[in-house]
Amino acid sequence: MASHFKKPTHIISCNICPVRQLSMYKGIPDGQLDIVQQYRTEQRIIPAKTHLYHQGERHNNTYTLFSGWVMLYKTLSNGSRQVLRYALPGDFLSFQQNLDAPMNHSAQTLTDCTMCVFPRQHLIDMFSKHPQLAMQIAWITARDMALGQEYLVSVGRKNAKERLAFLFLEIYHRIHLHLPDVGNTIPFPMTQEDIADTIGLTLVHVNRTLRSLRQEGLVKLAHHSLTILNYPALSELAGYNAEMLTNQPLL
Amino acid sequence: MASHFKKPTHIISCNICPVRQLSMYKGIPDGQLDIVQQYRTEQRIIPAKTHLYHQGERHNNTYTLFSGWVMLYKTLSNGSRQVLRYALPGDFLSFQQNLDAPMNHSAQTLTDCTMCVFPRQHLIDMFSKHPQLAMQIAWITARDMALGQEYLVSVGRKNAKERLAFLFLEIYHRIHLHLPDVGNTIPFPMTQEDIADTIGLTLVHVNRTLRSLRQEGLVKLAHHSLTILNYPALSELAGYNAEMLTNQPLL
DNA sequence: CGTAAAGTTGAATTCTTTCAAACACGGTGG
DNA sequence: CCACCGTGTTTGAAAGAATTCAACTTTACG
Repeated sequence: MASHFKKPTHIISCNICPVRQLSMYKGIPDGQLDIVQQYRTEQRIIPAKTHLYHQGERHNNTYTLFSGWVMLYKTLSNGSRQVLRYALPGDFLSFQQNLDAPMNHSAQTLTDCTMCVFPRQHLIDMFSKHPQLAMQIAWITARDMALGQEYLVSVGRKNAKERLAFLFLEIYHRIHLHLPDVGNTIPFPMTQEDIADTIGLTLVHVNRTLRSLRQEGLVKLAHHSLTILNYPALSELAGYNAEMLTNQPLL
Repeated sequence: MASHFKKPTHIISCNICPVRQLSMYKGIPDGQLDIVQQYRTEQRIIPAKTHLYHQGERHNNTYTLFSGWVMLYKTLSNGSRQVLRYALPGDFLSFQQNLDAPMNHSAQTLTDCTMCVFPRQHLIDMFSKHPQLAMQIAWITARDMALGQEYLVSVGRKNAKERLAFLFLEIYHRIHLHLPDVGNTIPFPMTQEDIADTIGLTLVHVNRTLRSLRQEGLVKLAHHSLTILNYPALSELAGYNAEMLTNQPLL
């Protein structure tokens, strides 16, 4: 269970952890942030390849990711897997319709992660005492839903190259929201099998499609590091519009 | 632009329109319901095959569907279409992360519909004055997201027969939440092309797959009416668990 | 009754998967 | 330090699933 990610470049660092930078709290007045801090129980460091929770299990915590990558996925009855999304720093995890029901998906860290843990009960208290925070959750959920819909479009109506291009750009843009200065090379901790389970293809076909994108000079993906070599061409391929997921609105 | 649905059996009726039965308001104390009623502007009847809004347009209204079917979909740059979900009575439409941004999808009625219209501005006023309603929106959004994730799993990791079985059961179950007594035959206003754009296949392949399910005696679909003939077999095929989308939780 | 939309079918093609086998790389232990 | 092992990547060949193209039939509706 050792980490595959010792090198710091593979971890999106957020050591300072200014709560204000996390999307969940963007736009919240300072007074309310203090409120949130009161309910926070602990900040936890979790090694790579660790499950936070499993589909079908009841789970009492809610998380805000400070640093690292988390993969959210569902398992089918036939054993196959579908990745729902990758959580990046600032993302809020494990909120679902019925907080007491078993989790409808699993969450596994891809890299070492630091996360802030909120017990569900605290979350519920917090919402009842400070209902304005509920609107924030509604927005976060709406944003996550919009992202999921983009994935659905991709898997439902695009071919292999287009899906791969879309995934790359989607991740690329989300990383740039947090680290505007990373440039064209970003960490990319997923395996080709993870990618396959994200875009609805097989591992083998992802590999071949990747080769094709590489040969055309669009991207370079090796050693868990992705370089965007021809952004315009990739963007054209993916049918991707960057404004898809900007940030929080104002009430 | 005439309605394809004159026959009442094709419309899920909800003539009484008891606001309390709609999922958005389930579990809300009576006092709060009166609040909601204050902000409601009008109840509107909209004919079949009409767009409520188009992707890319700014739109100032929010809707609660009282009766009828609405199809929500996205259009790709290459002209193809991906259906995101079908809205049924009680569903809440056109809420998105940034209420002022252009709509990220389109909505078109499949049947004649009655809907309650809330201007966005009223919605915002309502949330700031009665923030407990925001939590309700968060739950609705989380539920819609969970449904979208099931679609993603279906399109990403199931074959044609499984996807079709899933779609049928998903609709079947949601209809039964509103009309527990409809039995095994339900209205099904979508064309085969709509179905294809929902489950990520072509019209032709949907037709062949449908024939195969029919020949195996699992379903009958004709004249926009769907009959589930072998529920256990379909359920097994779809890998479907009925609890997926039950109703609202309690705070 | 005529027309447009929706449904049906066959044949050929393309895309994707499956199966199988190598290869590369990092980490571990001798 | 090197051999070994497991995980992840790469490639080929054959099979399978889904699409495309094209034509035809049926249904809905004015």
